[in-house]
Amino acid sequence: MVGIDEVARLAGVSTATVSRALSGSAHVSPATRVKVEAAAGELGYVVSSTASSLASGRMKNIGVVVPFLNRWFFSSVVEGAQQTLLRNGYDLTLYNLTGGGEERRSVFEHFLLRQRVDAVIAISLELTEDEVARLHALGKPLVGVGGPIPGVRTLTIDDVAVARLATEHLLALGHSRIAHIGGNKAFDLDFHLPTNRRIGYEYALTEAGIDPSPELFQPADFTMAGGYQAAKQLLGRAHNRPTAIFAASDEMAIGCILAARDLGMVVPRDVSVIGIDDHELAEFFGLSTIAQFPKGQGEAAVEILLDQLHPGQHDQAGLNTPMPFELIVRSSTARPQ
Amino acid sequence: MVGIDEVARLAGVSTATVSRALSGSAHVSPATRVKVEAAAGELGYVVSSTASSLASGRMKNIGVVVPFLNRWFFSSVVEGAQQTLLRNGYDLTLYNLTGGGEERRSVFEHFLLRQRVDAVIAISLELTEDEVARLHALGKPLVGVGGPIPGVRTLTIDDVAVARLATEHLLALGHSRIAHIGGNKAFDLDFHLPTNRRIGYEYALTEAGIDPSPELFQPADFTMAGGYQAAKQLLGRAHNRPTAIFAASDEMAIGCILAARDLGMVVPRDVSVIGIDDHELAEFFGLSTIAQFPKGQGEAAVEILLDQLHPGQHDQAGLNTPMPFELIVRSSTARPQ
DNA sequence: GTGAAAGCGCTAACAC
DNA sequence: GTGTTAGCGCTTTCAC
Repeated sequence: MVGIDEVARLAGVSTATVSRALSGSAHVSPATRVKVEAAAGELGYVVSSTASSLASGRMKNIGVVVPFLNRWFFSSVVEGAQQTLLRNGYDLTLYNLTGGGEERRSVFEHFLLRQRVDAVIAISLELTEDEVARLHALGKPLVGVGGPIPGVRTLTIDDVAVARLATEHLLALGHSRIAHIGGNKAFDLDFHLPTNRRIGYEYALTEAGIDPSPELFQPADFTMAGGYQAAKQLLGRAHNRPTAIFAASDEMAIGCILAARDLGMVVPRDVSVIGIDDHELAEFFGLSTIAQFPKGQGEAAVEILLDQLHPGQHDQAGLNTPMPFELIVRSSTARPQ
Repeated sequence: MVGIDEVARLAGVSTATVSRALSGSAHVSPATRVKVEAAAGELGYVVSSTASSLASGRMKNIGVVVPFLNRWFFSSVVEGAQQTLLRNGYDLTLYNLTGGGEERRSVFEHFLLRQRVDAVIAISLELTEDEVARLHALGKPLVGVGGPIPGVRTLTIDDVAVARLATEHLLALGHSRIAHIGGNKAFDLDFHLPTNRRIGYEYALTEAGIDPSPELFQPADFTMAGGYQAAKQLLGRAHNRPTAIFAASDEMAIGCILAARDLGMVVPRDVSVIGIDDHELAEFFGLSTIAQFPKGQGEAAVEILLDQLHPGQHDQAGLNTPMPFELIVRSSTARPQ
C-alpha cells in the first residue's frame, strides 16, 4: 500500500498539500495540483478511507435500511440511491431487516451507531422515536422513503391523490361498481399506505356521488397470489359484481387479471383492472396503472442527504417537491359493456 | 461520543483491557470482562469502527458486487449474504454495476481498492484477470457466485446437471418432442450459463436416443415477456409442435404458461412446462421447476470468506460441496396426451 | 499557497 | 491477565 508521504515525496510537496490537492476542496495552485495528481497516478495511490475517516470524521458512506430486498419497490429505490451515491463518491452500506426485532436492535446498536455512516435512508420502515432520537443525537441526517416518520423528512407519493387518480380514471370511463383491493391489517410494515389508498378511493367515489360499499372492498397481502384470491372473491359473486377493480399494487392487479381469465372473463371487456406502481411486469400484462418512480425516490433521498452533509453544494431543485406519479393507460381498462 | 478511555476509567482498567474484553478475542479474566461490559453499557459506548479499522487493519465489512439488484436471483443472494454477515458482525457494502464500463472501472479504482472491504463477493460477474489480480495483490479474498471466475473459488449449481434433470423429468413422463428456451447471445452477463443448460438438455435427449433438433430451440432474454414470445413461436407452428418445453429460467417458463393459455392450450394437458430456479412466483403458477437456493449460495459465499479471514474459526462443513438443487414437481408437467 | 505538527480513537507488541 | 506505549495514515489547524 503506497501512502500519502510517498506521493508527497515524489511530487516534491508536503503531505498536507497532497491531501488538499486530492480532496479538491482547499486552495492549491493549479500547477501543484497537476504535479500531485501525476504523482498519485504514477504510484497508484488511493487514500486509505479509514485513516481519512478517522482524521476527518467523514465516512463517505451512507446506510440504507430496508425491510426486504426482493421486492420491486425496495430494490428500485436502492438502485437509484446507489447510483447517485456512487457518482458523488459515496458508498452504500445495506442493512436488510428481514429478520425479527432482535436483528433490528442489533443493527441499531452495533452497526448504525458505530460511526460507520454519515447518514441513513430508511425505506418503508417506521423508526421508533428512540431510534430517530439516537440518530439525531449523533448528528446523522436521516431521510425516509415510502412513508412518514414523525419529525423526519420523508419522500412519498401522495397515496390519497394516487388512489383518487386511479379511481377517477375508472369513473371517467363510466364505471360505477368499482371494487378495491387494499391491504390487510397484518400488512403494516409501512405507514398507513393501504389506508391512505383506500381513503383516496372512497373520496373519488363519494365525489362522484357513489357510496363506497364495504362489500366491494377486499383485503390482500400485496402479492400476486393475494390479488388473485381477492379478485376471485369479487368476481365470483352472483350479484353486484364489480365492473372494475382498483388494486393497491400492480402485483395484486396482475393477480386480478389472471383471476378474471381463469373465470373465463376477458379483461377489459368484462372487467377493468388498474394498479399502482408501474411494476416491471405491468407492461407485459398490459396493465393500466399509476406509475411511481422508486429509482427517482432513491435519488432524491440521496440528494437531500448530500445537501445536508455539504450545505450549498448541490442544487436544491426538487428537494421539497412531492414525489411524482402518473397515470399510464394500457389495455386493462376500458368502458364497461 | 464516549471513547474507550472513559470506559477504562469507569471500569478501573486500562484501555488495552477494554479493547480486549470487548472484542472478545484475547484472554481477559471473567471478572474484568464483566466490569468492562457493565461500564461500556452504562456509558453507551460503541467502538469507533474507523479507529478500530485503522489500528487493526480489519474493516469488518465486505463488498458485494452485483450487475442488477432487481432480479430475484441477485436480491436473494444478497439477502442470504447480508444475514450471515450481520450475525458475524460484518457490514455489507453494495456495489451495483448496472451502469456501463466507466462505472465499473470507477467502482474498482475508487471504492474496492480504497481499503474499505476485507473481501468481496462477485455475483454473476465475470471479473477480468486484471481485476482479480489487483484484489489478490491487496490480499483481499474473493469469491464468485453464479459463475466461474478464472482462478477464483466460485459457487454455482452444476448447470449441465440441472438442465439434464429437468429434461429427464420430461422424458420420464413420456415426452419426446421437448423444446428448449435458452439464452440469446446478447445475454452474456454471466458465464456460459445458457450454454451449459443447453448442453445438459441435449445430453439428456441424446442419452434417451433422441436427436436434439435445432428447430426445437428458441433463444430468449430470461424475462417473462421473452419466454412468452419464444413459446408462441414454438407452440404456434403447424407441424412438429413440442409436447413439452424446458425453459432455462422460471420467469421464461411462466411466460410459456401464459403463452400456452393465450393460444387456447391447457397446461399440462396440451403442453408441459418446466423451468429452473423456484422463483417466488413459481408456486403461484403451479410451475414444476428445478429449485436452486440463492439465499443459501449467499450464505455459503460468506462462510468461505469468513473462513479465509479467520482460519479455523468456522466449521468448514460444506465449503467445498457443490451448490444443491432439487426437482420440484407441481402442476405444469404431466404425461403427454 | 504551502509546510509542520498535533491529533483522530483505537489495537497490538511488548513488558511485567 | 493486565498495563504502557507506539503507531495505524491521514486531515487540519496554525504559522508563515
